[in-house]
This record gives sequence, structure tokens and C-alpha cells, in this order.
Amino acid sequence: MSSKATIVDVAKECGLSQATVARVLNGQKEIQVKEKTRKKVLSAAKKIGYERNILAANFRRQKTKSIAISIADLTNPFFPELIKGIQNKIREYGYSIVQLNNEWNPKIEQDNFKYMIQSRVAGAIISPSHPKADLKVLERLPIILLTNSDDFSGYDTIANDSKGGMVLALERLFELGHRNIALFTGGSMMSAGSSWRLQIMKDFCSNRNIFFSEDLCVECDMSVSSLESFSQARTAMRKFLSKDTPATAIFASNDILALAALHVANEKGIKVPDELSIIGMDGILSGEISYPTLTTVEKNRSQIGSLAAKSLIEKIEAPVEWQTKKIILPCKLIERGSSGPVREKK
Amino acid sequence: MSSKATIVDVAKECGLSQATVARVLNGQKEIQVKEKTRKKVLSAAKKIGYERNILAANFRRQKTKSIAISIADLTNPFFPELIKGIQNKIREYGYSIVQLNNEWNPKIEQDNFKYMIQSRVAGAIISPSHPKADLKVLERLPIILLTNSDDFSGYDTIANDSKGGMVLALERLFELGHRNIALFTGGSMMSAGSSWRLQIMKDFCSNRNIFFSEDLCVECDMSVSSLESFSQARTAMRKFLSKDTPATAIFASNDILALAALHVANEKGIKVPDELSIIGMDGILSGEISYPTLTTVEKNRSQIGSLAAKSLIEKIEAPVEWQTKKIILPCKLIERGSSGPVREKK
DNA sequence: CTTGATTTTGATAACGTTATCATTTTATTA
DNA sequence: TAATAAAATGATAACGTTATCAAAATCAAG
Repeated sequence: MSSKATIVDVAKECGLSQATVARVLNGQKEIQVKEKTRKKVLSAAKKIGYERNILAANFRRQKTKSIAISIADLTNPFFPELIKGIQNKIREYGYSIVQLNNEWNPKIEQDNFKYMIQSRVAGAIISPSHPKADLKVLERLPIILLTNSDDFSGYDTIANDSKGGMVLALERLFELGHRNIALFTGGSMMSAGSSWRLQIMKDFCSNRNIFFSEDLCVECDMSVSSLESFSQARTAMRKFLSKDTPATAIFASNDILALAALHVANEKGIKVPDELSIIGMDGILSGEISYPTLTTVEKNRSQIGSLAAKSLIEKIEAPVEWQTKKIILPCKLIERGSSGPVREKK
Repeated sequence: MSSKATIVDVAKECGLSQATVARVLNGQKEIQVKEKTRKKVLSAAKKIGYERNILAANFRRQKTKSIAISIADLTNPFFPELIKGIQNKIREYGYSIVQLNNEWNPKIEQDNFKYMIQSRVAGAIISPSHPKADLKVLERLPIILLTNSDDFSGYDTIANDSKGGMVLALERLFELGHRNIALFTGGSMMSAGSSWRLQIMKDFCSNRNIFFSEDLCVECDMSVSSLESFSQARTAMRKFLSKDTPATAIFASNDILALAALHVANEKGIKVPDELSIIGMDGILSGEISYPTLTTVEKNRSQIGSLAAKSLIEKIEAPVEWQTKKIILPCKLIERGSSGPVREKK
């Protein structure tokens, strides 16, 4: 009986009607109930050990206060902070999180979408794991996508301005005197071969009239575990160095790649930043504790999470019409130990 | 109407009874229904776009297929892999995850426990954020604790053998010729001042008749963000070095501390491992990509997650009696770049 | 065929809350 | 104080499934 007490039992206990008891106990706005009866109900509830049955409440309302988070891989250092941001925000509104990973598997991702619908989550924050993710199933569900890919026009999206961030890094390197900048990109299913990065690089170099060739460009796969892409990137870096390209700086499209480059540089006795500057992108923990610490273009994941959550809840609770929003947050260049002015080589 | 079709509608559509339709659609064991009617139902369901209402099903059964995960801080590098392990296991059984963080706040933790009860999760995997966490609320709920603290006797627990792991590291250092080993401990609310580590250290040294003094012992707070404890540990390391203690090796009770020591060593031009060996504990990503890479006593978080999930599901679905289990998994010493034989100083 | 056992289907009552009214009590005003 | 408005409470019908039992259809064996 301990966990089975219902509002009916409470009503019996305190001699009030079920309806009144419900009004006191269902945590809604504190409307129309006398202080005296409220106390009566509360003490009766406590006495018989009543615990609210959220299952029944959700069922009756035909909606939950859960929001789903769909991502590829939680061990990607990008996500935990993001989720933390989401969590801290939604706690204020009384929502909770259903965590759905798909391990880059489109089938699982699709199943997760279906689950969202069937379990009547209130909304979802989705980091699509491939560009053609089929969101049609989610038609009526309020969702926010974490992407700035053009493949998802018509949806609400939040993401950092990766392009702007990249330019930020390149400009700073230019300012520091670097005229031979290599580009390390992490292609993934989402970024369609990173071609836009290459384009930005080309534009940047031709605008400033500095040298660039495809030899300065290294590509690695990111649709794998962080460790694996680190390993791939190290191999790529070694190969890159063996070609003796005259780069004085490297811009890497994420911190894992940058740290791999840094690692190999340390290994080969190349002084960073004196002989080689390295700038990454993301702002993960490992970059803050590496030696030297990694200069990076930070994406404020906590802020993205928080904004995504806020936006989503607004959308969920929006009375009628909702204007599709695309939020693009600026990146921030964080200068740490791995970048500096260009110097004469050796 | 699109998302509102119920089994009653499906029944009407195919001219069968509600009960029969339910039998086909509720995903239970495929018992007693003719292939012909099954097909009829399925096609009718598809035709009118029926989506199962898990809310109603859960309500009627008075139970869910969700399991809660309660941890302090998702951005602690320890957890994402753990959760991944859990997720991969429970997917097989059709369960999903409700993610509850408490930011080391006992009040939030307690609220989360209450939420678990009220929302009728099937079970929970809990990493208690302080030793006196009040688990009485969870009385009837199947739970598995991720701890090997003595404060939780009577509960099912799974954890790594930290003590054994520590001895593993010390023994290896001894083998490598180290006779002056410093101890960096990360105290947290959970480990009650790390006194047991100190005890092990003392025992180890006296058994092998090597020098140890409390001067070789450094303590930092871990109940904060990883970055913050990294910073604290760096300060502690600098102070430690300034005392010119003759340590040739450091054992740190977690990787963040070890990486902080490594960082400062790099900074001061101390060659690791030639002049100083460093061994950490946990096996986080940052230690795999640092320079040099970090030797560490690995806790297999993915395995713990997977075992915890398996155990929990067994417990949930156990017919009657359940024998309390305490699982302690051995740690594994992973030798990487930060440890080596002792050498003459300078 | 008939009988009895077995499989398949049907009818219907829950599950515990919230929502909608109707009713009673209390407060306000003339 | 009566009349009216407002606030507080009560009665009761859903919500969409699953579980239980009863009824019908099918099968097996004599």
C-alpha cells in the first residue's frame, strides 16, 4: 500500500472531494483553494504517504514534461557541456531530459525519432547525424536543430558561426605574420566534405594575396570516436611534415585535430608556437590542459544548450503561430599557448 | 486527426475488436493471433497512420521502460563513456534513459530521487554525490550504485577496485626503480578526505621499506569542474616542486591531477619520464592525447556502464527475491609515455 | 459427426489523474 | 439584510491502453 496511495485515498483521509485534493496536489498555479483546506490536504497526503503519479497525470493531459536530446555520440567532447547547458535551463521550467544516442547509425536515429512521437515528449533538441536525416516523422513535434547546414531550411536551428570563427583565426594568424597557413579539416557525414572550409581558405588567401595550395590541406574523418580521429590526424600530420611544406601555422577545424598536430610537433621537437602556430576549434577541455595550451576558436556549447532549451520551451508553450528562427552565435578566439608571431625558422 | 488515431479507430477500420487489435499492436510476445488478422490489423493501422501511445500503455501498466541515471556532473570526463555503456546495453532490452544531473547539489539530487518515484521509472543507476545521500525515498525502486564506499552497505554496487589499481601503479613504479613516490589525491565529498589512499601509500612504503612522509602528499578538491581542479592542481604542483622534494615519481588519484603535474613539469623543463614519472588514474581522453601520453590506471567505464545496466535490468525483471550484489572490477595499468625507469637526476 | 480440448477473438472493466461543469459557500454592495 | 457577484468545492466524465474473463471458432481424436 505504501506507494499505492492515490488522491482518492487522500480525499477519504481528509474528508474533502477528490477534485479539491487534486487542485492542491497537482502543482499547477495556486488558484482557488483556501489556505485551511490546503493544509488539511497536505497533511493528509503526508500522513498516508501519497506520491504523485506523474504517469497518470501525463496520460490524462496527453503530454509530458520531457524533452528528448538526440545526438550521435555522447563521448564526443562537444556534447556533455551542451547537455549541461540544456539541463540547467530546463530545470527552471520543470522539464526533464530523455537522452537518445544513435552512434552515427541512421536506423537507430530514425527509431529514436519514432520513440519521441510515441512517448509524447514535449519537444526535442536534435543534432542530426547525417544531412538527409528524415525529420518528417516529427512533423508536429516542436524541435530545435543544432546545425547550420543548408540542408535543413524551414527548421529552427541554433549553431555557432563556424565560418566566421574560421576567418577570425585566419585573420589573427595573418596579423601575427603568418603567410603560409595549413588547413586541417575534419570531414564528417554532416559537413559534406568540408568543401566550404576549403573555399573560405582559398578566398582568404587570394584576398590577402598569400600563397595557398591544396598541398596545405589535410583531411581526416570525424565520424568516428575522438580517439580514432586523433590517431588518424597524427598520421596525417606526420605525412604532412615529411613533405616539408613551408607552413608556419596550422588552422584545424576542431581541437582534436589541432591537438594531434600539436602532439606530433612535440614529438618531432618542433617548438610550438615559436616554430609553428596551431589554432583549433571548439574549446574542449583537452585543449585547456595540453602543453602548450591550445589556442582555439571557441564554440560556447553551454550557451548553445541554454539557448536551444529556452527556444524550445518557448516553442512548446507558444500559443499559436511560431516564426521559424535561425540563431547563429559568434565564435570567440581564445588565445592560449599554441599560437604566436611568426619567427625565422631555426 | 493525424496523430490522434487510437486502437479503437484501427479496430473500426479493420472490423475487428479493440482487444484483437491491441494484441497485434502492443509489441508483446507474438502469441495467439492468426497471421491473417495480424496482417489486416497492421495494414489498417498503417492506413490511418496509427502511432502507439506509450503514455497510455505505461499508465495502464503502471510502469515505464525508462531508467534514470543520476550523476553529479556530466562534464566530468568520467561519465559520458559510462552512459554510453549503459545506453548500448539497455537498447537491447528496449529501455530508454532519463538523464538527471545534480551539479553536486544535495537538494537537487533529492528532488531527482523524488522525480524517479513519481514518474515511475523502472530503475535507476546512481552515482551518489555525497556519502550521506538519502536513498530511503527509493525504497522499492531497483537501483544500482556506482561506488565502492562503505557508506552504502546493503545496496547493489558496481565500481572499480581503486585500491587494487593504486597498488598496481605503485608496484610498477617500484619495479621501475622509484623509491621516492609522491601522492596527489583528489578529495571529493565522496571519498572522505582520501584517507584510505594515504593509508595504502603508507602501508606500501613501509612494506617495501622505502621513504615516505606527508610532505610527499598533495591534496586537491575534486568536487568542482575538471578545469578548476586542474588549475588548483597546477598550483599545488608548483608549490610541491618549489619544496625540492626528491620525488622521482608521482602517483595521482585521477588523470586531471596527473595531467596538471605533467603540464607544470613541461613548463619547468622537467623531462617526463626521464626525470619524473607520472601515473594517473581513470583513463580519460585527455591523457591519451597529451604530450607525452599519460600512463594511467584505467577504469573501464564503458564496461561498468554495461554491467550496471545488465544488473539493473535483471533486478527489474527478477521474479521475486534478489540477492544484493557487490561487483568490484579490477583496474588495468596502461603504460604510456609518462612513466619509465628512474634515472640519475640531471 | 460429436465431443472435448485448444486456439483465437470479443466485451468490458480498470489504471489515477485532469477538465468541465454544477453546486455550495463566502464576500461585496446597495 | 437581501441581492448579487465571486470564490471555493464537489460530482463525474474522459484519456487510450492492457488485463481479465467469456464466447466463438478451430482442431483432434474417437
